[in-house]
Amino acid sequence: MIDHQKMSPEAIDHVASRFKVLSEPLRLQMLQFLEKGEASVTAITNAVNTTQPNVSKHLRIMQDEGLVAKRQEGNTVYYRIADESVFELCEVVCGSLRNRFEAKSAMFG
Amino acid sequence: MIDHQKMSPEAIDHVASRFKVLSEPLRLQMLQFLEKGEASVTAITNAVNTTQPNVSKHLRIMQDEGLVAKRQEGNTVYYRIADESVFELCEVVCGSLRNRFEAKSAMFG
DNA sequence: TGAGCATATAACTATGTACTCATATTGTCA
DNA sequence: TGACAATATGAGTACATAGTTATATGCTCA
Repeated sequence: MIDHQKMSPEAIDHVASRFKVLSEPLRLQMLQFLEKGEASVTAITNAVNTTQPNVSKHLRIMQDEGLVAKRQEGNTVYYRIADESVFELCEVVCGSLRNRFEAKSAMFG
Repeated sequence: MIDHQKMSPEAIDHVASRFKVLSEPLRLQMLQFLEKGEASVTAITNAVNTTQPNVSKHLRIMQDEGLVAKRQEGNTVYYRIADESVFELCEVVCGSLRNRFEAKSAMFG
């Protein structure tokens, strides 16, 4: 049962923040890569074509939001998905975009 | 059946754009207000505490993304939700945030 | 046609943030 | 301990965008 009362401005801010973290293509790429399993910072860096400091920063942002978590082993830090709902979100968006583009392409027969 | 192959960078950009449009608290407020039914720009402006030009701009952004649609009657323009998936997205996020904060509060007994 | 209302747009400012480069930190191993 | 490897942080730049004010556009009605 979901209640549809008005959300407080504060709650809305939290929701908006979650969306903001997901609004960066590089972060989505990283999440998609991590979907296959945990990975070190270097592995992620090699997967997503940017610099290591940049990857570290994005990881921090996602960790602060609770989307990923880390585990240290010796010198290397392994990150993993901490909130599977991100994939559900992506799928809902993908479905919506499919509908949208199908509708658009249908306009041209 | 959902296939879990790697998304193209282009597809990822589209998904990120959708999340970006949803990452603004004011836009979420507007969507929540429109959930109750279509409304004129003035009505929306009165509902969300900002200026009319700002509301118009946000409406344009959401329309470009296919989230809302408009209908003109005389000199007033009525906007309505054009993509119900936004509410599904918000609910998934809310669920995730509830889990997160419950877990946090549980840390303190 | 002219006044007045509803909405959209333009110019501008301010702020946030992604990115890069340089460097600090922490751990391993010889 | 000293050199090296993996990750994190800081300073600085460039760019995108939310917001405001002023104004343009378009409709209605007297």
